[in-house]
Amino acid sequence: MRTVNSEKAISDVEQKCADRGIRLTRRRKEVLRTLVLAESALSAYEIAEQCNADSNDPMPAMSVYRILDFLRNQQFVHRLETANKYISCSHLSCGHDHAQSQFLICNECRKVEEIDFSSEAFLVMEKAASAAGFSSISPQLEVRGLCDSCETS
Amino acid sequence: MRTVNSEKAISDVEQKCADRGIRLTRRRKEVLRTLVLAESALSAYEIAEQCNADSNDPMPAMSVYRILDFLRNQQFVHRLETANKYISCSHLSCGHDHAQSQFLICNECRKVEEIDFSSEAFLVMEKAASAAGFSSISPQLEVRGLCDSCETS
DNA sequence: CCCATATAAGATATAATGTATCTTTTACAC
DNA sequence: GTGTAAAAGATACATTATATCTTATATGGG
Repeated sequence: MRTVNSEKAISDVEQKCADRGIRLTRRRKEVLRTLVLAESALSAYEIAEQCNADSNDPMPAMSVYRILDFLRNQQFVHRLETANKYISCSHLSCGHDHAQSQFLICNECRKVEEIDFSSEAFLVMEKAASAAGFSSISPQLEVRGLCDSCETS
Repeated sequence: MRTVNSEKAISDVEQKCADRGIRLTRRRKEVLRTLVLAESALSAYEIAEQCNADSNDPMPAMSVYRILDFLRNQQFVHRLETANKYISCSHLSCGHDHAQSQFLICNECRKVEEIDFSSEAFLVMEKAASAAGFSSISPQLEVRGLCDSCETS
């Protein structure tokens, strides 16, 4: 579903890290792979659990947090603030500049879609914010709702 | 700032509860008043702490959670999902039907404004959601940003 | 008024999420 | 190889939240 080609995504990230002069260590790759393969967003502790299921080299939750900090700084992973969960970026393999990230989160099945709002939508929101005394707004937006399949079932 | 007339807000809520055949108990009123008087959104534990500063009848955090459930069901209080905090509704004294609630949250000073997005803005968002396979979206939206005074300073 | 019932509140334990800090290990340059 | 910096390991603890069981209070019907 989410992962058309997970190993390609990983190696593309590896390349980006090389370009940026930073290291995608074994541990960081483990966390990233877990998120890329995940069907849905995972909590830090779920990531640790999954890593521990996949290998016999124990992954402490604290390491997961540190690694998530790293991956988030590089925009390889996003934190869903409304869910306290983490998800891999949809643009690991493309040159997408990633100025913005908007998420649709299904309240029923927890499916997450990373989408691009039209700049029109963003302008409308910025205008409303400005009228309320806010001069700038964050490009990350999380919208909860129901996906089509959960709505109909 | 937030509270033009806090005691009026409380008594208006009291009236609404009477109309709805539910009870605004002393404890519930205590929590509500704390939030109405608060300068910013508070965590459940901060609410308990404030109640305990205001009176010598200890307010356990567990009670705060239960009371928040009640107040949120009645739409007297909202939960800010991106902040894990709670805030009193801006419409305690008016007949506002409260189908929607949008919040602007300053990342610097934590100020929160409850605003009404234009229906235009909402339509634009619904359209984007629909294109991504989401048939309905939640009316609560939280947008983080910087308020004018934090932006300039 | 008194009791029965339902709702609210109290109390305790524990889960889930996240931060701080200090030590040890590893990678890399010289 | 050795020194240095980055990464990982380990431990403690802080914060936010839920579960569950017990006790108290309010309200309506006799």
